Parts: sequence; C-alpha cells; structure tokens
Amino acid sequence: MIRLDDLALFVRTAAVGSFSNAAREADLLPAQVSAAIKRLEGELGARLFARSTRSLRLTAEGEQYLPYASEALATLAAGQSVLRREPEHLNGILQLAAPSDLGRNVLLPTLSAFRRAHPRLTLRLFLSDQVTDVFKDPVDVALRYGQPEDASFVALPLAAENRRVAVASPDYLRRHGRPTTPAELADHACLVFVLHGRVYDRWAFHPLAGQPQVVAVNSALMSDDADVVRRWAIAGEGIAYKSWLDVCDDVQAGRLVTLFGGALGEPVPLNLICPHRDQFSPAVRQLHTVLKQQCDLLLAALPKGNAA
Amino acid sequence: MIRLDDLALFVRTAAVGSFSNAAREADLLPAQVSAAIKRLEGELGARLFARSTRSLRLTAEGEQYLPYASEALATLAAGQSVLRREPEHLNGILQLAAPSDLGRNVLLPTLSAFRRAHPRLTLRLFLSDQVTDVFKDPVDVALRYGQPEDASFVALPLAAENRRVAVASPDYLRRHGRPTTPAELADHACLVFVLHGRVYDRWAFHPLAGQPQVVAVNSALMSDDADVVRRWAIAGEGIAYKSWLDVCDDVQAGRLVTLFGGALGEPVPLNLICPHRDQFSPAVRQLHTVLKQQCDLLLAALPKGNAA
DNA sequence: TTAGTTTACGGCGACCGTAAACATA
DNA sequence: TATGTTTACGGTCGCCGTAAACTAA
Repeated sequence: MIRLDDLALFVRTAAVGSFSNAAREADLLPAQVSAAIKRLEGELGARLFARSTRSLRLTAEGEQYLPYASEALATLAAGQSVLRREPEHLNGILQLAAPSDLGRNVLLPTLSAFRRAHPRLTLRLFLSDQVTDVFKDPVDVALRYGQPEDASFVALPLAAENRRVAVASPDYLRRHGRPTTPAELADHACLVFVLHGRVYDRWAFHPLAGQPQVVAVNSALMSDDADVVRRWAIAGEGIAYKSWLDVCDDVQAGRLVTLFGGALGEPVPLNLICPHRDQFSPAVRQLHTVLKQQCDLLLAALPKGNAA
Repeated sequence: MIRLDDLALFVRTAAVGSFSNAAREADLLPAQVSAAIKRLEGELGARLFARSTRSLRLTAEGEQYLPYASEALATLAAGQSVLRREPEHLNGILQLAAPSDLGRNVLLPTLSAFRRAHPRLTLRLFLSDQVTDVFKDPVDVALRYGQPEDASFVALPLAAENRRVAVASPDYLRRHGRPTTPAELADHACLVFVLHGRVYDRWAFHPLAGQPQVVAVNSALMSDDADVVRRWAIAGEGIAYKSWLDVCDDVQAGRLVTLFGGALGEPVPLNLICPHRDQFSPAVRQLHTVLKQQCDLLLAALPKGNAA
C-alpha cells in the first residue's frame, strides 16, 4: 500500500528538484528520500524520476501522476483543517421530503444515526409520493426519482444506476408459478402504481442479451402509495415493479425475490434536490455524503444477471 | 503521519457499518481494524466513530471527514489508473508564447526538462512582450500577465499571488544610495517599460502597514522589451519595477536586490491561456502542472516584509 | 574534488495475528 | 448466549540513521 509520507516526499522532491533538497527540507537523510521514492515507484509500478547520479527530472509518468498525488494530499489537508475548526455542531431544523417507501426502508435507519450524531439538529421527514408537494411545501431538501426537468435547483445524484426490478414474494410464486419472461406477466396478478390518475402499467425490461421490451400488465391491485404496493407484494398479492432501492432490503431478507434473472427495468436515478440554492447548507452536504454511501452500498447488491 | 490503509478502512467501515464487517471484507481481524481507526483518530485528534460495544455510528466529526478521505482515495486510485494505461507519450507540436524575460528566466529550464521527458514532443517557444501577438499567431498556449479580459478561452492561474517589486543592482545602490521610501524614486534613474506608446512610469506600492501609494518616476531609460529593462537593472543603469517571477532568480543570485523592505508593487497574476478550448490537450494540462509547481516554488521566496 | 544518489547493515520500534476479556442486544 | 469491540502479548518485518561506495559534473 502506498504511504502518504512517500507521496509527500514525491511532491516535494518534484518541487525542489533533488532528493537532497527534499531531505533537508523534511529533516531526513537523502537515503531515506531515495528509499521512499523507490518504495512508491514499486507500489505504482512506474518510474517517477529519471535520475542520473547528479541530476533528477520527472519522467513522463511522474508528470502524469504528480497532479493526482498533489491533489490527494491537499484534500486530506483540507479534511484535517475542517476537523480542527470548532466542530460547529449542526443545529436548527432540516426538513426533508422523500418518496414513501424509500423513506421507510432506506432513509429511516440512516437518518436516525445522522440524528444521533447531531443532537442539536431537528429533522422533519415528510413522506409522500405526490411529486408536486416538493415545491409547494417548505422543505430544505427532497429525494426524488427521475431526472430533474428543471435546472433552477441543485440536484446531487445519490443513486444514478438505480433500476426498477420485478419482484414477488416466495409465497406468491409457489402458488402461481414463477414467470420466466416478461411476456408471461400477462397471466399474473400485477400490482401497479397510480399517480394523479396516470396508471403505470407499462413495464420495461432490458435483458442482459437481446432487445429491451415493454409489456402491458393487467393490474390486480392499484395504489397511489408506493409503499402500499410493496406491502401487497410481500403479502403475496402479486408482482410489483419497484425501484431496487425500495426493495433491496426485502430481497436480501428473503421477503421478496427478483424475477427474470436480473433483467433490469427502466432506470430510476435517485437525486437529492435543493429547491433553492441557498439551502445547500453544511447539514445538507453532510447528509448527502452519508446517504450517498448507503446508496452505493445498496446498489452494489443490485442483481446483474447472476440472480436466479 | 496518516496511513492510507487506515483511511481506506475508515471509509469502508463507514460504508458497511461495523469493524467486523470491514475486517471480513479486507481479510483482517476486527482488532486490526479497531487499531487502525484508533491510530487514525489519534492522528486527526478527533473521534470518528461513536462505539458502543455492539454498535457503531459516525460521529459528527467522522461525517465531516468522510468525504475528504473518500475523495483523496479516489484521487489516488485515478492516478494509478492513469499510470496503468499505456503512457501515451506526448507527441506532435506544442507552440507556446510567453513574455520575453519570463520565457528566458523561468520557462527555459522547466521546458527543457519537460522536453527531455517527452522526446517525441516538439516545442516551439515564441517570446514577445507584444500582447496582441497572442491571438494573431497560431500558438496553442500563451503565458500572460494580468487578468484575462475575455472569457472566450481557458485561463488557468499559474501565479495568482505574483506582484511587482522594485529592484536594482547592488552596484547601482552603492553608487547612488539606496532609496528608503517609494517617494525617493523621483531622485533616481528609473528604467521603464513602454508598450505601444504607453509608458509605464506610474509605480504603485502597497507597504505592509499604511496606505498604498503611486509614484510617478522619471525614466532614465525606456524599452518595449521587458528583458532589456531587466538587463539594464543588472548592469546598474537604474531601478526597475518588475514582476517578481521575472527577477527572483536574479535576486536570489545577488545580481539584484529588492527595495523598500518588501513593499509589494501591483499584483501581476500569471495565467496560462488557451486561445481555443479544443487546444486544452493532455500536453497542455501536464505543462500546466509542471509550471504551476515551479511558480509556487518561486512565489514562496517572494519577500513579505522580512527582506531588508 | 564536490555534491548527489545508492547500497550495506545493525538496532529498534511498530504492526501482525493469536488469544482471551469485556460488554451489550 | 452470541456477536462485536477492546486489550494483552510475543514474534517478526521493515524502517531509521550512520556509514561508506559510487558516479557524473
């Protein structure tokens, strides 16, 4: 593993032009600088300096690597300086809007940890699948699926690779059989989402090999609450077409299983949205960091054709 | 010094939520992860995780530091991936325009090292103090002092903090005495720069304490070539008002000395300019990195009131 | 001969990994 | 009781720093 000391010596050596100068600067011996560079070069598998016994210059590879090393060190220094300043505990009120089941299944655990880390911060979580609420209600940030159609606000991607998947409970599949292709959905009870009168009963699938296809499903049950659809699926009422983030917990716990061997549905990127730029506060930025980590973790488990 | 291994374990632990999980992932023992985090916390002087014996969560400080750690690791990974791909040696022709004496005194040594690192790259260096040349001539990049007035091209700062200084040769000062305040310049032979009929004979100074002042100097000698002015100063012909970058080499070698105890002249930021965006090639980017390093090194020696 | 890079080498500090203690859900 | 964090502890790997060899300017 690369050592930060070696990186720092690399950057300083490139700046001052010799091992000896860098050694003096760091109160070390030239031999140690030499060893450090050799160690770093070994780790990288590339020669950073072209050294003649009395002169030194960057190689092409060294030049290419230098900005990365320099930037990484600067980033860490910035991180330390942030820690040094009084850790101005986040306080005040942070109002957050999110889709219903994403809120219950993904946000809740993370938010409670976030809350514990910032005791003086008041969190208000509004769950709704009514998209229009986002701009009417006085929220600081909103989590929304899909591409933001307006660029007047800040949108940070949380889960750009998120996709829909078809899921059902093991119990339902035992009773009604397991469809092997999307076309067979026509013979199954499907649980569809309806919003503002628009019925989402056209489900798209992109198999790993072959053309994407769109099937029209017959809706056994409908709801305008996405979490209700999920609960129906768990209860064995039929097959649902859900965002992976919303159901990965259920899938990993065995309450639901994915269908069609990892044939992914349509992309549903998740974004963190600030309706107004001046609400892009430190609290929001830190919340974004934490949520991004969790989303990355959940997306890593997204089936990719290796599922049954 | 912080260890990268510890940083990586910190990021992974934050992602997976426990030391034990992170240890399994990295094929380590929980005790080692625990020790790594403790070591990192010691280096940072802050507690990153709040640990109860059976649970773990990020502290407020940990949350603040996490994005920096994560970004630094990503930067280094990117650097390694750049090294892995065939180090596509820079080739072709790179045409570079620069002010005359900056070219001779600052660029020449760096460029020859750059040239040696990229044998297949042909460098063409055009030196001129006629600013208009920049856009007429077919150059890929230009180094120019001052704020770019047009935003139609890329301008990367190389030396934003660069300032003018008043300099003279020790020989001149021995013969004519050393002025102690800018006002005394009226009694000295001053070497002024003239460009397109405009005479630069108003010299501004910002003392460390007190108001900035502008003095009108009488010009003993004039030239439209900045390097000629510098050579006159070295020859003891009088006092010049030069960009620090242009004369720092002479100052450090003792050929010139700065006046007024580090009272800095007007800012003259140095920028690297690409007249057209599509000329922002890898060669240009790497050249920028190398020049930036050298400029930083030279600016570090800029007098700040501690000079005589 | 000078100044800088590299190798050789003994001593010691720090990490590794096994193991056991401790504390909570 | 089971799981996860922490401490204890000896062996060993690798760095530190002194020293000397080597090489180009």
